[in-house]
Amino acid sequence: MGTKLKLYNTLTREKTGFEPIDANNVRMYVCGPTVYDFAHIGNARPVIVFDVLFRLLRHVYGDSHVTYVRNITDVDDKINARALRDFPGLPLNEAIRAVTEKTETQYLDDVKALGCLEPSEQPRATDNIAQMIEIIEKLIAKGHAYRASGEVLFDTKSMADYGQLSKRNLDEQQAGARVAVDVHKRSPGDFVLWKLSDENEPGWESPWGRGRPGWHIECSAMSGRYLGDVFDIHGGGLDLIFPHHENEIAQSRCAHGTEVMANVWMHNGFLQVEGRKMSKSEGNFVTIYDLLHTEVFGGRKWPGEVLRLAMLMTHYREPIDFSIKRLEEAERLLAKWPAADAGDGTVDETVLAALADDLNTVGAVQALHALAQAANADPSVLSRFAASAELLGVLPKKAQIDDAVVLAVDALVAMRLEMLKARNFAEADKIRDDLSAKGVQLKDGKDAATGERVTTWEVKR
RNA sequence: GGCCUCGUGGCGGAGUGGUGACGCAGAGGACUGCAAAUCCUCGUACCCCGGUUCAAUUCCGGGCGAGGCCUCCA
Repeated sequence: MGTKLKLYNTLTREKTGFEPIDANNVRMYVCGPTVYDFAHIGNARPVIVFDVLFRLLRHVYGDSHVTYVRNITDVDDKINARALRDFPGLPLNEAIRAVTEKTETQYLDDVKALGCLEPSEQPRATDNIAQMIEIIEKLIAKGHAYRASGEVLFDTKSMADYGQLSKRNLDEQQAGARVAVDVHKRSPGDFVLWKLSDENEPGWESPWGRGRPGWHIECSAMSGRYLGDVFDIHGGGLDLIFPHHENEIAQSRCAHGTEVMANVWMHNGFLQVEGRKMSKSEGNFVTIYDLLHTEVFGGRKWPGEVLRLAMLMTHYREPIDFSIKRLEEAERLLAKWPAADAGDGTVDETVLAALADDLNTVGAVQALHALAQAANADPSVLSRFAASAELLGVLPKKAQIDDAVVLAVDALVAMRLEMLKARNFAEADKIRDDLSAKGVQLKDGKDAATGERVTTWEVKR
């Protein structure tokens, strides 16, 4: 375990050496999707970024010594709205289930296509209501939460150092902002832990009546259940710093009486599309599904590997401009890289060092490209390339070809070489063109020693 | 209004107070019967305006532009 990771921590605004609480069980939590609609390409960024981190942690600490939890939030007022809109004929609960199941299945398909490993756990909010209620009860008992107007609210004033993550002082913050006129709140920054539901809303029985959880409590409940009161890494998008993560911290720390919730907080930067903010009104709102399966972006479909590599060509904390040009470059790179099986090669030091430095995927991709060139010239480098590419999850997979097809192509190649010897160029070129049309690319080279023409081939990707 | 990011050649991106990282694209060449692949060669870029300095892309100040947060948006 010679590799030393350095990670940028939003909590301290510094890049520091990573020390796991327990090297035998490194624990990471990443905020997953609220399943009410297709995931867009911006949603894909944290999924890919933290997948690379997951792979890196597994590499450093061992596959069985890392626990990665990514939740699925399946209770939310947006889901309710969507259920009523899309399934007006169904009873509410069935309509909600229809929305969440459909969206979750789609999300899992999308994420798989992007080459992401499955997290260790993918808990659903609705399976953790009891844990949420338990935390809320603790908060009330410890004087950090109060009931008002049918809601249970977190009392931000009860926490002396509220606002550490976002470096926000709520008193000053609210001055110029549009103040939510919630007279039942003791302070404007107080947030809902539990709210009562009417018969048109999903609800669970609780000590405070039939209701549903507030936005932040599900992550406190699920991270606590699967990773403990204090764990190593918590990740998500930049926009979650406030209020979501700030409030998670408040809930978890006050309920458990701990100094921190997670030691390292990591946040990925935002994404733009063709230089513009992605939004439905701009008409540049693009989902992962659209990119993979439709021709709305650049007039063609894009393979998941291309989307993934395009994403890793920029450091995770920098803003990224998602563009056609960028995807084309990623695709060209990938096409030049040799296909291989992961195997058990050694990961390249340069690639590993780059990743260990706060997930410098840019440097890693550059090193990988150099390695790919080297592997193309010298097959003995291939296993090192393969292992390194697999660490980033960008290893081109070997096409599965029947032995019979291989023999047939080899025979055609041999036939072509005979024709070339006879200077029968028309026939030889026809073979080349026919194979090309079938997706087989011939490559002529020269044997260094004899000067003889040597032809290799590969399946075009 | 408050707070905060980012701005390097066509594109992606390093980096530095004073010798033009690198990759992709592009151009030229070698090779080839022709292609493809491969190899070689080729780039005087640092948003603008001031200031500090012998010297600024790099430091300071002010602009401009893009973007984020300020209660549910990754």
